[in-house]
Amino acid sequence: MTSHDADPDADEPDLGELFHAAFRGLRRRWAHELAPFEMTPHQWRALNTLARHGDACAPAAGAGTTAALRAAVASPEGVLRLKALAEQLRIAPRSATEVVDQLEAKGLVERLPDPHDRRAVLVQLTAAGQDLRSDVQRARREQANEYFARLESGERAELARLLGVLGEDGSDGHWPGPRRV
Amino acid sequence: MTSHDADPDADEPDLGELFHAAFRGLRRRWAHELAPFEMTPHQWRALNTLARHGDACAPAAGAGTTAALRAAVASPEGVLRLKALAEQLRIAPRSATEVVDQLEAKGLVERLPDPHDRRAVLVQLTAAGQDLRSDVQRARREQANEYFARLESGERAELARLLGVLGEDGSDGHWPGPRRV
DNA sequence: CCACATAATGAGGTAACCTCTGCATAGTTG
DNA sequence: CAACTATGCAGAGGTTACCTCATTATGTGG
Repeated sequence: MTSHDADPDADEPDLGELFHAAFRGLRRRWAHELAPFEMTPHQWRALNTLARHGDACAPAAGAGTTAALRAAVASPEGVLRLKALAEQLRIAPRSATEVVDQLEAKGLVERLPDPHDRRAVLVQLTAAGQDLRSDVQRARREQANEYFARLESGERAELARLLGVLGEDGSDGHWPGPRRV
Repeated sequence: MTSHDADPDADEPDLGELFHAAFRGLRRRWAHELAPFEMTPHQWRALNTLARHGDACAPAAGAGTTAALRAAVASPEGVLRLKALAEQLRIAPRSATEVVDQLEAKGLVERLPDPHDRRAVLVQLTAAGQDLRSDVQRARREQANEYFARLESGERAELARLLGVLGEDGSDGHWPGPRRV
């Protein structure tokens, strides 16, 4: 910001920076809120996604072959394949294995064999997992410091819209996958 | 937000999730763009901050005691103390040391003793550092895929505002510091 | 001059990712 | 149905970006 507008970044003063700062704040707050429950944000995200998408029975497929489609869609209820979870969380399948390991070690989820495909593993919340999720949600709501509470409802909606635009893959419709640096 | 709806998350369907997705996308894209320059996003952020705040000579102080103020403000030009850099980047001082180490190893910055305080280290961009920064900026602009380009100018401004609100510390004016888990 | 705060850093740790590889199983086709 | 190829998961091991705690050198106020 040398002066008026000669500087080329005058247009985008610091969006990236702001994004970073805000995100870090979010992470930190999450970590703080989740600490009493001995969960990391990562784990919470997985637990939540599991709870949500297990129920919703989202397609999440689109890989290509007819067979793949048929198999992938077959998510009964309250259950997700490891790979599907990875897709939801936007992480590599291997990384999903890790989170599930952690959650399973705590007894929050369990692995079940997929009756339709014996290669696959279905992940399901246990009763303990569901309870914990409720507890965490309640605690957060009571604290009412939802981090996003600083924004008005309308602002939150707008933010969600903008983030949605940014977050969707710019690629060929599927997900480009993790970094290939 | 506990207003009237039955489903508690109906109100905030997934703001955190959206945030996460968008941020990951940003990170990935940055990493991709910076890879040819052999820089990580982290390093780029530091380099940029250094370039920006070195010039602007931002106060960044406010610690409290007169002495601390006097010392902290004394940033001549194009230079930042390690601690000040850490504050700008919102990371722990120790982490700033790390980034500076990396940048120094590449000859992009150099450490100078602070003439006013022999404990302190001033970090300054080298000519190479400034050149690289220009190069990167130019490359990004040419690619014009600034990630945020998906948004209209007005939307970017709004996003910046919202992120600004979220990003500012909710604490006592200073920075609450890294996580104390 | 002494007690105490502060600046940077050495040492060492963790979370959240990743890739590469191996293995069991599934669908496909002659 | 044998052979081949694709897929789903996990083992091994690496990286990045953070962190805390302890240490050392230095400033500051009584």
